[in-house]
Amino acid sequence: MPELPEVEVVRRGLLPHTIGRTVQRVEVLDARILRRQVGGPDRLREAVEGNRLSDLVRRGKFLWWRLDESGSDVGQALVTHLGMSGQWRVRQNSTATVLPPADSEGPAPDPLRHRRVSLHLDSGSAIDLIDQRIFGGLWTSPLIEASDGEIAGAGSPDHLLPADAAGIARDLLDPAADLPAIARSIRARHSAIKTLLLSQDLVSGIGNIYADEALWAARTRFDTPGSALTQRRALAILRAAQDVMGRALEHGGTSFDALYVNVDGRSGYFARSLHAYGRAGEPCTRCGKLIRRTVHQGRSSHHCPGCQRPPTAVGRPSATARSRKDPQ
DNA sequence: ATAGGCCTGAGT
DNA sequence: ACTCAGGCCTAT
Repeated sequence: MPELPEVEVVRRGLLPHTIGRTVQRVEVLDARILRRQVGGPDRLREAVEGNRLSDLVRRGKFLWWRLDESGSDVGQALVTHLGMSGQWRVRQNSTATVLPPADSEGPAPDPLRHRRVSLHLDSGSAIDLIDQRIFGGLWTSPLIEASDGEIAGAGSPDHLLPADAAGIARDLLDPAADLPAIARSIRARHSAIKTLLLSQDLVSGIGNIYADEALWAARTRFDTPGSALTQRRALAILRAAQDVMGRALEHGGTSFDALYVNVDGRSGYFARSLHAYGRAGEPCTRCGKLIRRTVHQGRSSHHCPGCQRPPTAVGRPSATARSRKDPQ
């Protein structure tokens, strides 16, 4: 699943192939990928075809190109999100047809069979948005000013960002992120810390995998209420998330192919470096107790019962504790 | 604050 | 045939 580090790898991969290029044609293979496009495929084509891509910016898991539009007063962004299974691929020669191998062996999976939309560039290359589950998307959004007046995100020349990304908080690799302020906003809420780490309006870029990893690293259990955290501990969790995503980004280079922007989250870094996510039943690398999988808010959650302490009974009691007498 | 919907392929 | 994977948006 592409989270902040994987999306940043995609941004860096797309950068040299797209910046300064003009989009000659938008090829829509499955209009569902344009779900968030106001006006549908026609409006997207109208807004994009013939215009130049000037910058590629990321905030959290949102990516957008700035569109250089001649004769338009309102700046537009071409926004994309990878959802769960989205990949952007670069095809160096878009006129070359990719044929499935004519093997007598079983049918090799055609990587392009989930191609949903392609941008054909004046370089002769095309970039393909491939997305099996179509949780991702591509759409245009008007540029507005960032409320804090800081640089909008990674790769941004200024403080302008798409209206659709205005509600997205800064991520932990953003120099303008104010960690103590984020920690305070976490402590002001009673929800479980994992829920808060996944709340894009508090801090962006963290998904299920890095939330579990950050909480493991900070020895904190997923169901600890934000309000039960000290400022010091909340900050430690944020630093842990920052650290694990920073290291993942460094390792992201290994699974990156120069020709293809490859977002295969389950190969490379993940298999070797995860301590909690996907390791249910395996020994904790820190204390040896078996990693436990539970379901939290409809998502799988992984923690070590040995070294990730359960919430201590301070502040507001849990709902279950409130509804019964404590047997102690 | 929380639940449902969007999606499809792999696994049981 | 059913379950699971889950980011983000909308509705309750």
